Amino acid sequence: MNSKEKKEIKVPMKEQFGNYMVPVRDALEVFSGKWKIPIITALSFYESCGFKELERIVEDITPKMLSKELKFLEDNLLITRKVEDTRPVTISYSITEYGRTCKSVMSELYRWGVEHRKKVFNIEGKTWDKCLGH
Amino acid sequence: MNSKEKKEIKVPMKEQFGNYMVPVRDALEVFSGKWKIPIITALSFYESCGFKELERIVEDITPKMLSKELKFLEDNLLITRKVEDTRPVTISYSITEYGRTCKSVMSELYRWGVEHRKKVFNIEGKTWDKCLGH
DNA sequence: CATACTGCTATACTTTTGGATACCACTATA
DNA sequence: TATAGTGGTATCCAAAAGTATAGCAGTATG
Repeated sequence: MNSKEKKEIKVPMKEQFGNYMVPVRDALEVFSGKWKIPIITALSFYESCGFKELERIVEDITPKMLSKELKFLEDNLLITRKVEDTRPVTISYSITEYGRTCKSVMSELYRWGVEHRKKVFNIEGKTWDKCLGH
Repeated sequence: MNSKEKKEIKVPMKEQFGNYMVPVRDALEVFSGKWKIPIITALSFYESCGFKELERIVEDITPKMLSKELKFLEDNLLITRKVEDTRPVTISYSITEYGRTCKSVMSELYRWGVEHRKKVFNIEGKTWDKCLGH
């Protein structure tokens, strides 16, 4: 129990790093999950999409998840929802300028992920094809 | 239904981007969740730790989660588990050289997360303190 | 007036994630 | 020989995340 007996005293993370995990968790909330990155990517590419359009672009997503994630992304100022004055009324979802800052994070995840596949599964080019659809 | 009628034809993500989500998901598997980043960070800082030591450093983690995540990180070549020839037997968990490549991803998540807090919660320095501890 | 398109919501699940608690074998120390 | 430290496992449970399926109001279009 005496500190003399311990060769090295290792303090808890918070003492060492403060609350560095708080912003990391904020970021993870935006980028983790099955659908947020695909939606952000779709809107980064297409500028503006309707709800049903997104349902088709982001394959296999259910309307419930799409609706939920769009609200989340809007709350986080990454996209906008605009009601267009057309008949019938259409909605256009677009990425914001701020939303485009996600690209650097997504690129880093992609880059690391590619290296990770090489390292862990020893996949370079050939076997890689297996992962494309099938 | 005719393509003439559509002003713009938006193709599904896979057609546009192939399987770019595969490595992104691989990366997210490593960096998402409540405990992986804290564990990686702890081992990046302390070089080598025992199980009970990690239980104290990574605050509030249960042995079940710690055990599970350590196995996962080992399977992903990010850490090593070495049985030391001591009495009693001790185990030393260490980060691998490869494991250190996680740093660039975690830094990017941190950097973006800090900006995101500023943007969304309008938090700069003062209110920030609220997030430290309690 | 039936059909189909838009932009969703509602309900009932299943799966995944993580937490709580107890406990185990082994070894050292007082 | 009781106590405490090491490195975990086992069991049960709650909450979160995601899926499946149905439906609805409004507006066209044939």
